[in-house]
Amino acid sequence: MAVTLADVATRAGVSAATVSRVLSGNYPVAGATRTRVMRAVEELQYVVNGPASALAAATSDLVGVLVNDIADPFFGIIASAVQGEMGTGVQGGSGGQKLAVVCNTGGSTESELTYLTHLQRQRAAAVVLTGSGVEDEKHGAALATRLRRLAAGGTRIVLCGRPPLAPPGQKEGQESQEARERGQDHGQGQGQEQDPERAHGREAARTPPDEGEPAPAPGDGIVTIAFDNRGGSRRLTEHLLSLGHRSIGYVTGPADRTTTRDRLEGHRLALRAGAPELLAQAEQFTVHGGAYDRSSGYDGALELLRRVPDLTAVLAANDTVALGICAALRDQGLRIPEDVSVAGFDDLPFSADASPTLTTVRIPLHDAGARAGRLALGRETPPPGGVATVRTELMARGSTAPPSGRRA
Amino acid sequence: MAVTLADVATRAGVSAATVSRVLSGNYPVAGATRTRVMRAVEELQYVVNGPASALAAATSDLVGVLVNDIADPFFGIIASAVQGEMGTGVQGGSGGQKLAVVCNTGGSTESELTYLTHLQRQRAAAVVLTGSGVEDEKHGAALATRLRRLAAGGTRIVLCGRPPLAPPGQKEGQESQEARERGQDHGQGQGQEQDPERAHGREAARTPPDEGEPAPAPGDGIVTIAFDNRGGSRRLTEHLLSLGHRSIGYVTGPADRTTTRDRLEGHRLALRAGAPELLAQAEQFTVHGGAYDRSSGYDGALELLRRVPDLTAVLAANDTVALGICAALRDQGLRIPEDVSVAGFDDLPFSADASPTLTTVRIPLHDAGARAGRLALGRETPPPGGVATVRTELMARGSTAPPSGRRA
DNA sequence: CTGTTAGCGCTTTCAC
DNA sequence: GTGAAAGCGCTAACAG
Repeated sequence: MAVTLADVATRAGVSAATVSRVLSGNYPVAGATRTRVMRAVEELQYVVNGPASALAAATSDLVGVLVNDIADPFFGIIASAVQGEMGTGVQGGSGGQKLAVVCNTGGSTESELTYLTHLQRQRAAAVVLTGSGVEDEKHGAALATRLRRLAAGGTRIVLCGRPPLAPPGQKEGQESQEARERGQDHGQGQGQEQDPERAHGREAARTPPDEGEPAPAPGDGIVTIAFDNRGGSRRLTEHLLSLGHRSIGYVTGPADRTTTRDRLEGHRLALRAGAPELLAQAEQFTVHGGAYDRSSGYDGALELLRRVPDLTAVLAANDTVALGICAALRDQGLRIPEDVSVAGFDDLPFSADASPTLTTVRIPLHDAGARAGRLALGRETPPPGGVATVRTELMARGSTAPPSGRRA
Repeated sequence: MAVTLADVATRAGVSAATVSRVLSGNYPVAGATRTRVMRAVEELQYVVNGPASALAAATSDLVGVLVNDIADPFFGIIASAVQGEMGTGVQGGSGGQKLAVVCNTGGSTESELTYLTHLQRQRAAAVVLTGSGVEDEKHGAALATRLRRLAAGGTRIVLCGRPPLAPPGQKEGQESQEARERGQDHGQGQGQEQDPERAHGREAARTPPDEGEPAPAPGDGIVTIAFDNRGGSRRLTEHLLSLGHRSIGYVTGPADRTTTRDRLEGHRLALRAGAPELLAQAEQFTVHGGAYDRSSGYDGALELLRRVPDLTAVLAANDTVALGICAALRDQGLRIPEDVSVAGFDDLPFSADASPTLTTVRIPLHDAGARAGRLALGRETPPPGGVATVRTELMARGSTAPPSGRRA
C-alpha cells in the first residue's frame, strides 16, 4: 500500500522536496533531474497521496456539485457541463485538474446541508449548487450562513439555476418580493426578454464589474447564474393566450421550490396582462404537483380534467411532468393538440422527439453549467454584482395549437 | 479558516485525543466529557479536516462512481441508486457515511484511467465502474492492471453493467468468446431467461459462495454485476420474429463497446434460431451508430431506409436511439407501428410515455445500482464467483405490431 | 537549482 | 477514562 514520495526520492537519488517540485510542476527543476525523477515515479508506480498533499498544502482538488436529482437529465446535463470544465478530459496531464464530485441531495434540505459539511471537511476548492432551492425560511438562513462560512474559508461558491442568496441581514423572500413587483411591468410579451438582468437590478447595481483577474466576486464572493424562469413562463402563457386559449390549467412543481414559484408567477403575470378575467379562478386551474416527475403530471392532469372538463390547454412544471400529462390525456381519449394543448419547460433532449413534439421553454442548461464550472475554477470573471440571469427561449412546437372547441 | 481539534480540546478542557475519540465514537468516553466536548464542537462550529484525518487514519470516505455519460438517464439512474446506498440521506449523523463521487468519463478510455488515478490519489474506499466497457485490447489490459492494483491497495472495485474482467493471464475477449459459444444453445426463446448465470458459468464455479462476513470477493476481489444484454436482445428479436417481421433493421451503439456487442449478438442468435435465412444479409440490415444518442438513431434509420426500402421493423441500440429512429421514420411519413415497428433497450422512464409507447427491454437499473452500492460498501456479500448477472425483461408495448405490408 | 527543516490536523499506541 | 507523544506523507519556506 505504500510507495511514498520518499521512496521515489531515494530511488532517484534526490530529496523529497525535489520530487514534490517535479510532480507539481510549478517550480524550476533541472531537466536531467526531472527525467530521473519521472523514471523513478514510473518504475515505482507512484501515486500521490491526496490527503497528505491536501493537508500540507491546505487545498484540495475537489469541486462539489450538488444536484436535486441526478437521474433527471435536467441535472445530468448541468453536471456534465460543469464537469466538462474541470479539465479532466483527454488531456491526461496532472496539472491543476479538479475532480468534480456530484452529490445527489434528492431535494432534501438536510441532505443538502450534510453534503456541504462533507465538502467542507474535504476542504473542497469550490461548490456548485444547482437547480431550484427550497423556500424554507429556516433552511434558507442556515444554508446562507453555511455557504458564507464556506466562502469565507476560501471555497468558491456558485449557484446555478437558483436565485441569489438574500443579503445577510435581510429577511428571506424580501428580495424576490421586490423583483416580483418589478416583474409586472417588464417585457411586452413578444418572445424576446428585454433585459433579464433587470430582475436583479438592485443587486447588479451594487458593484461595478470587476475587470482583469478572476477576482473573488463582490460582496460575499458567492456567484449566481440564475435562470429566467419567470420570463420564460410568461412568454409561454402568452403564446397560449395568443392561440386563443382561455381555459388553461397548470400543474406546478413541488410547492416550496424557487423554480416552482417563479414559473407560476410568470404564468400569472401573463394572465394579468393578457386575460385578467382568468385571474379570479386561477386557483381552480392550478394543481400543485408533488414532484418534478411523470406521475405528478399524470395525476395532476386527471385532477384538472375533473375540475375543469372543458380544459383546452395545460401547462406543466417541466418537460417530464408534461410527458405525464400527455399520457393521462391520451388515456382519457383526448388528442394532443387537437383537444388539449400541452406545454412543458426546460426543453430536455427528449422533448423535441416526443410525439407530438413538445412546446416548451428552452434553458441553455449546458452553457449555464459550463459557465458555472468556469466560475467555480476562477477561470472566468464573475458577472457584475455576482449575478447573471440566463435567458430562456420559447420553443413553440407541435403540442400546442388553437383550441378547437371539442366540447363546451 | 482554522478552528482545529486542538481548539475544541482547549475549549472543552480535555486533550485532543479525547475529542478525537468522541468524534469518531468508536471508543469509550465518559458521558459528561462527551457532552462537554460536543458542546464545544457546537460552539466553535468545528468541522473535521478531512485530509488530515484521512492522512492519519489512512482511509477516506470517498467512493468513486465512473459513468460514461452523466447526462444520460441510464447512468443517472444507476448513479443515483449507488449514491442512495451511501447513507448520506436524511439521517444526518456523522457515522460511516461515504461520499459518492460521480465521474463522467464521456466514454473515453483515457479519461477513465485519469479518473482512476485521481481516485487512487484520494485513497478512495471504493470505485464503481458503470456501463459498457470499451473493447480495446490495450485499454482492457491497462484497465485491468490498474483495477487490480487499486483492489490490492484496499479499494473495493465493483463493475456494474459490464462484463467481468478477464482473468489476469488470459487474452482479452477469450472469456467472452467462450460465453458467446454457449449462448447459442441456451434459452428456447420463450421470454424467460433460463439461467443468465450460465453465461459466466466457469467463473461462477471457480469458488464457493462466501458466507458470513462481507468478505473480499474471491479471486482478485473485484465484483461484477453484469446485465443480461444478450438474452434480452435475443428475446426482443424473437418477439419481432413472432410478429411476422422478416425485414428487420438494427442500429447499433458505438462499435467498440461490450454492450453493443452483446446486444447485437443476442439479435443474431435469435435470427440463427428463428430465421436463419436472414443471417446472410444481416450486414446490410445493420447500421453501426456512432453513439448511444438520438442523432445516431435518426441518421441510422435514414440510412437503413435507403438500403432497405421495404423495412418493417427497426431495433435500436437503446431507447434514446429508438427515439431518434422514430423521429426519422415520422419525418419520412411512416407510421409507427403500422408501417414500421420500432424497439429500444433499457426501458428508461420516458419510454413508457412515448407515443406510441415504446417496446423495449427492461434492465432493473436502480436495483443493480443499489446492489453495486452495497457491494462497494462491503455491506452485501459478493455473489459466488464474484459475478452476478441481472435479468432483463421484454416490455412489449405499442411501437411493435405485425407488419402490414405497406408496400413491397 | 536543490537539500533541510518544520509543520499541516488528526489518529493512535502507550502510559497513567 | 484520559493524556502525551509519535508520526501519517506531503509542501513550503529557508538556506545553500
